Amino acid sequence: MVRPYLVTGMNITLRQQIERIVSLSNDEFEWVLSHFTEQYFKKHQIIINEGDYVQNDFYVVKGLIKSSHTNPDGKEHVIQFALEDWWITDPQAFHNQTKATLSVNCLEDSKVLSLTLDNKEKLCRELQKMEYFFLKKTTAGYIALQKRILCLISSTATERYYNLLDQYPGLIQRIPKSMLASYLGVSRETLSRLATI
Amino acid sequence: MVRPYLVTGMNITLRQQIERIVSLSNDEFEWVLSHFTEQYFKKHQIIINEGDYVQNDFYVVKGLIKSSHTNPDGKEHVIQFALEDWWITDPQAFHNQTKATLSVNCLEDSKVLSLTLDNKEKLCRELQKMEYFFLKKTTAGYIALQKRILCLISSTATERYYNLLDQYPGLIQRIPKSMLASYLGVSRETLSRLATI
DNA sequence: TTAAATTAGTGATAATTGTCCTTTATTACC
DNA sequence: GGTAATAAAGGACAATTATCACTAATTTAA
Repeated sequence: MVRPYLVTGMNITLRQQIERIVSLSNDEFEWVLSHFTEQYFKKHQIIINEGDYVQNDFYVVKGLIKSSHTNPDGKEHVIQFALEDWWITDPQAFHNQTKATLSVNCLEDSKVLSLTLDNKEKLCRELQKMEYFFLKKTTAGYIALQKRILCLISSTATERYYNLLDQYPGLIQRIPKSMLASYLGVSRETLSRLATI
Repeated sequence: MVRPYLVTGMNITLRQQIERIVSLSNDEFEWVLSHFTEQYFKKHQIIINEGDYVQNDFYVVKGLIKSSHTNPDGKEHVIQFALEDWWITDPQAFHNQTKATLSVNCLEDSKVLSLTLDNKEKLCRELQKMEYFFLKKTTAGYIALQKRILCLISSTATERYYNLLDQYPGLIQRIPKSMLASYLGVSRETLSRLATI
């Protein structure tokens, strides 16, 4: 059964992301897509609370979502921002089916495609190309995190800020500077002073 | 063809690591192992130089290896230490077959099992369990790096140091404190003062 | 075995960053 | 449309960390 409006329509970006790594027939993509659930969230809506069990990994179709950890004295530290075409969840809680240590919430009204762990494993088992795709994506993510670590241990706050602006020029218009500061590991006051240099 | 001395002998840890995730018959493990090359390196030996093409991912059988980046003014920043039963390489250069931006060298005489990218992809293609294994390992690595990032953006130097000692109590006996400092993103003088508290 | 290199600790000082505070501007929402 | 909430900037000061310099102990290697 082919549903061309889906293939050529609104989930084109997910298909493109997958096809940058492996090629899929229309039927294969339809089958892949059938393992996802479409969900809509409002700005400020909390998708995952620290302590929750985590049912899904989220592919962002539209909107902006962040993951963060809040320490005992109430300070929030941003782990990740996810714009369109990114994935986000609490990966530890999701993959090990344990309680979340991160919270995930929306900075804008968002549309996502949700994938349960069971469905992810089913995709991998039954279509090896999908396992290859996830391996490549996860490896790319690992490399990106190593770069962020190098930046954190080797660069000044100013360098880290301009590095972020370079990498994601669109981000600064959509995210409050206090959250960029949190992502960079500096106080919002310090970032405010850096940004005026 | 079964070679029991290998199965029960010196590469037992690699088999155990794989079998924590998927189970293998003796023949399967022999076949997997045949894709690796045994190599020996001396202390201070450079395995990968920045600028090199990277042929291998290295599984450490014995010894201690580090990866690091040296910035233009000559300061070295440690990305990773790899003890026995860990993997190490420049992952970006290895997976994309581009020039290394990290250098990899030995802190102790080391024995490794080297895996080329072609052989890794062959393992994944021909024995899906191995692709599942690499996906699980890479996912676990991703989660570990997210934790290190959270530590870097949310903890003081003192907290990061004691956190490292907690996680890897054996490390401090084998690694100069100047390198632990580099890994933690503080100067060796600062670490020296923290450690005496 | 001895000289050279590496490692570690510490003082003095400068630079960076955090914290607390107030003010102003902007945005969200009844 | 008006009030509340959020966001941003910056002053004043404290805390943290880096840098440079020097010494001592330990390890390495010819």
